[in-house]
Amino acid sequence: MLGEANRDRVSERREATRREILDAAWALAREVGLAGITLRDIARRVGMQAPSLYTHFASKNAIYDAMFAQAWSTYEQVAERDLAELANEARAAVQQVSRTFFDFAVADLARYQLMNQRTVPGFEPSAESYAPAVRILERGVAVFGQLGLEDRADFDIWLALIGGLADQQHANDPGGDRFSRLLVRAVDMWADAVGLPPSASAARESRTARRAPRRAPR
Amino acid sequence: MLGEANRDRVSERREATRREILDAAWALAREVGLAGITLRDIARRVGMQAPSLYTHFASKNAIYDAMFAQAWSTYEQVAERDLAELANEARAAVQQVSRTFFDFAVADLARYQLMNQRTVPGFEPSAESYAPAVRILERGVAVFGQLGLEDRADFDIWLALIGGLADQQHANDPGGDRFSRLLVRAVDMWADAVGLPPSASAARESRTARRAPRRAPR
DNA sequence: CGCTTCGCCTAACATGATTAGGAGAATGCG
DNA sequence: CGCATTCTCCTAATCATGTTAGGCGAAGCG
Repeated sequence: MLGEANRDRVSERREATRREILDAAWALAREVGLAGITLRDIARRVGMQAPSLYTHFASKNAIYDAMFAQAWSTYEQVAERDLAELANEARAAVQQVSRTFFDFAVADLARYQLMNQRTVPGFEPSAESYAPAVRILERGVAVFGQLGLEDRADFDIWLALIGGLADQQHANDPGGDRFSRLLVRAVDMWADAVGLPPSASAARESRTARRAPRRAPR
Repeated sequence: MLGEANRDRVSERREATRREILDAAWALAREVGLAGITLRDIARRVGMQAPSLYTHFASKNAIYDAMFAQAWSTYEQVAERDLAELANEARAAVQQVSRTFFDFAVADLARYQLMNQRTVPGFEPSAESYAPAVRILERGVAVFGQLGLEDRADFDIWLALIGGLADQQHANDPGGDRFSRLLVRAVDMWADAVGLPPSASAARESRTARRAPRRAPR
C-alpha cells in the first residue's frame, strides 16, 4: 500500500502531469480550435500515447470539463474585481466597467469564442465546472438591480452577455434550469424599464416566478 | 445521354429525394440536436444506406449547408416582413417588432439554437447559404440607422442579435469579413449614442473603415 | 433493341474515442 | 536490502464515425 507520508509527493506529481496535459490541450486549442483537438495530438505534445491520458482523465469530455473549469475560474476572478469596482464608483466608472464587460461579451470575439462551450461537439459540462459562470451572472444581476434603471444602457450590455451565456447553457441543458430563470428575470427587468410588453415566455415565467407566487410549498 | 425533354422530370425526382433527406435530417436534429445527427441515421430514416447519400450531397457538410440555407431563408422571410413594418409605423410598432426580434435573438432560445451553426463540429458554411443572414443584418442596421438614436433600446436588442450572429460567424471565419465589419459599425453607433469611449478594436476598425479612408485604391 | 445514365448497393478504408491487459519503474514495508 | 504493491504508461484491439471504390439493375434514349 502507499504510505501516508508520500501521498503528497505522489499526488503532486499527478497534479503536474494533469496540468501538463491541460496546458497542451489549451495550446492545441489555440491552434486548431476547441473542437479540433484530438487525444492523439494532446498525447503527442506531452510525449505520451493517447490511451495513457485515461490514467489522468476519464474521457475526452472530462478533459474539456477541466479546461473550462480552469477558464471560467480565471474569468470569474476578472469579473469579480470589475463588479466590485462597479458597485462602489460613479457613473463614469460604471461605463468603463461596462465597456470591459462588453469587450468580454461581444467585441472581444476571440476570447469569447474560446469560452463558448458550444464549439465543442457533444460536450456536456458538469455542474461544478459551470458554477463560476452562474455566480458571475447572479452577482451581475444583483449589482445592476441595485443601481436602478437609469443605467439601462449598461444593463443592456449585461443582457447581451447574459443572453449569450444563457443561450449556450440552454444548448447544453434545454430543460430550463437556474440559468434560464436568471435570463428570464433579466429580460423582465429590461422590459419593464423600456416599457415593452413582456414576451410570451417571459410573461409566462415571471407570472409564476414573481407576481403570483404559487400557493406556498407544503 | 439524357434527353432534354425529361430533364425536368428527372431533376424533379432528384429534388424530391433531396428534400426527403433534408426533412429527415431536420427531424433527426430536433431529436438528437444538430451535432448529433449521423449519416447512417439519416439514411435509415429515408430507407437508404449511408453512402447513397453521396449521390445527392457531396459530404455531410453539404447536408448541413443545405439545412442552414433552408432555415436562413425562412428566417429571412419573417425578418423581412417585420422590418418592412418597422420602417413604416410608429414607435409602438417599432417596439413590437423589436420584441419580435428579441424573441428571435435571445428569448426564443430553442429556435435560436437550431439556427446557431456553431453547434455543428467543424462545419464551415458556404457564402451562399450565409447570404440571407448578411442581408438581414444589413437591412436591420440600415433601418435602425434611419430611425435615429432615441430608439436606442431597440437598437440594443439588435446589437444583441448582431452580436450573436457575428460571434458565430467569427467562429467560422476569424479573418474579419463583411460580417465583422457590420458588427464593428453597429458597435460604433451604439457607443456614440451611449457616450462610451470606443473599444480598442472598434476604434481601430472604424478609423480605417470610415473616418480615414485609406488612400484610394489604384 | 442496345447503349448510356442514374440511383442505389456492398465492401472497404481512415480516423476518432475508448477498453483490455500487461510490463516496468517507483514506492513502501519488513 | 529485498520483496510486495501500486502507479504510470504502453501495445493491441474494438467500435463508431465520415468517406471512397466499384458494381448492378432499372429507366430512358436513339
